[in-house]
Amino acid sequence: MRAPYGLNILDNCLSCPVREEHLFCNLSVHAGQRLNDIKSTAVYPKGAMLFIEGQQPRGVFVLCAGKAKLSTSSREGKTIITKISESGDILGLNAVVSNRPYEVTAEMMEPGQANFIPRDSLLQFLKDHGEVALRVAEQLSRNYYTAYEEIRTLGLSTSPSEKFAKLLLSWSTKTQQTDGSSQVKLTLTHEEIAEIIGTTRETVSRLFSEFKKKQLLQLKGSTLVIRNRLALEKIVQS
Amino acid sequence: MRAPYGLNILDNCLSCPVREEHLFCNLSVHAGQRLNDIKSTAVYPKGAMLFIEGQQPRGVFVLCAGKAKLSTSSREGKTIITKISESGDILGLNAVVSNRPYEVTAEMMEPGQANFIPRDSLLQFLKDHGEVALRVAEQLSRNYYTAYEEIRTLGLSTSPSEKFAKLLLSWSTKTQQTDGSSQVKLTLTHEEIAEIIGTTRETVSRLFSEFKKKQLLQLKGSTLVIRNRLALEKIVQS
DNA sequence: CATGGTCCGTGACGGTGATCACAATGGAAA
DNA sequence: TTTCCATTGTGATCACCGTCACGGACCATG
Repeated sequence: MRAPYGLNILDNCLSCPVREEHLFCNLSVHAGQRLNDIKSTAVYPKGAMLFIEGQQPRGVFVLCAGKAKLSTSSREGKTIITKISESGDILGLNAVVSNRPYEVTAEMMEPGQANFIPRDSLLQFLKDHGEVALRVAEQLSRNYYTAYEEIRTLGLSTSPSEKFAKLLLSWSTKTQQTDGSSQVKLTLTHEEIAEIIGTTRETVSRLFSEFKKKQLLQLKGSTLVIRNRLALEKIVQS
Repeated sequence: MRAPYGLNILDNCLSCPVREEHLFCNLSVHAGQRLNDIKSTAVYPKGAMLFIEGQQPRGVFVLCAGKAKLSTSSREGKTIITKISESGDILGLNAVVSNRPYEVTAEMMEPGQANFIPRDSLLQFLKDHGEVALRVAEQLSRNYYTAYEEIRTLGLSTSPSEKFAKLLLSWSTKTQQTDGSSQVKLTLTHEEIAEIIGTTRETVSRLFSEFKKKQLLQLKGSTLVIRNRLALEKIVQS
């Protein structure tokens, strides 16, 4: 099998390395096999749109490799990024289940691969396998929690520095070392960070300067070092 | 049956006037009967807390009568109201399904009544009635959509006037007359409106003045008259 | 090496809305 | 009625951050 964009293609969900941890894992052999049959897989270049806000839902995408950003925009062009999805995540589930338009746009941030499950097949599958429907409900309520985190950040954290500190902390917890410090590979542009915390590119730039001066963070090339979690938590407070 | 707080108590879901339109409606006779058995009902005064943000979920509440406000707060006391729930709404569903703490506080805004369904009973019920689980998933994804509306309002609409116009429009559509105008009974304080659109009491006050001057709205006692939807939509834009 | 494009740093400026303060209003209860 | 408390109107002030502008850094490509 060819490997465009420098990727190895995974063609069988049953042996996918990420399947253990996520939604469609530990299914009965029968259900797993059926799921494997109704999915199709594809490889995407950087910048590819899996789906666009407002489109009628065609189906869900299971991200196998690569990162994708989920965003929503206003007519005037202002954009907020609501989530950076990683491999194993299911994209478009809400739209498919409720049969409403996709509420976000999903764009690949790097070359990757995703499985596609058409809407009708998925819904039929869920009807036939009731135990999975409850799993889906659980996943949806997890998504809901994430959305509420976002609401709290946007609505309760007033200042950009507070939101920036919050973002740094969320990165930091994912990669925490034994000594409390953490290193993060910085793949986002200032512009993208601004779209996450709801401010402007310039403000993010100034925040980096300010936080560097206050010893809250450190930059080694494109690696971000966070030492002082406590000080960050103090800024966040909420 | 006694009627505290001036309310008539509804003691049977099968004959509840609001059941037709909502989640647990049109169930099979068997399922409906079982649901009626596992629920208990209670009457609440104004200001009663059905549950509080951060508590472990005990169960869901089906609001039968009265309004409730859902809100989330930061430690410093800043509060945002995310939804005004009305009769028929299910409260606490996400927390119960995902077994995470309630993500909001639910407070009665006026005397009312709610049915309570304990967590364990509900989950068992959903397992036994797989067709209802998919319904629940649909409800959850509707909630998710509402949350995303909130995210868009908070993140994309920058100015208070934009958010205020958005709120007025949402009220207006619920009560639209044939001639396009609409009348809304204003039950919220400026403070509460401020907590909905994420600003301060004073700003809301000034917004009312400004919009009155611009002929966008009109106040007759506690009744709000909205005539000029188009002008409001122009302010919203997004 | 030159060129073009994206990304980043930083100064200057101005508008906006939060904050504080206080008066006015209005409704409920004694 | 009088009192009391919650709510509302509005002025003055000012920090903050969005916007504009420009220059420099970095990187790919020809």
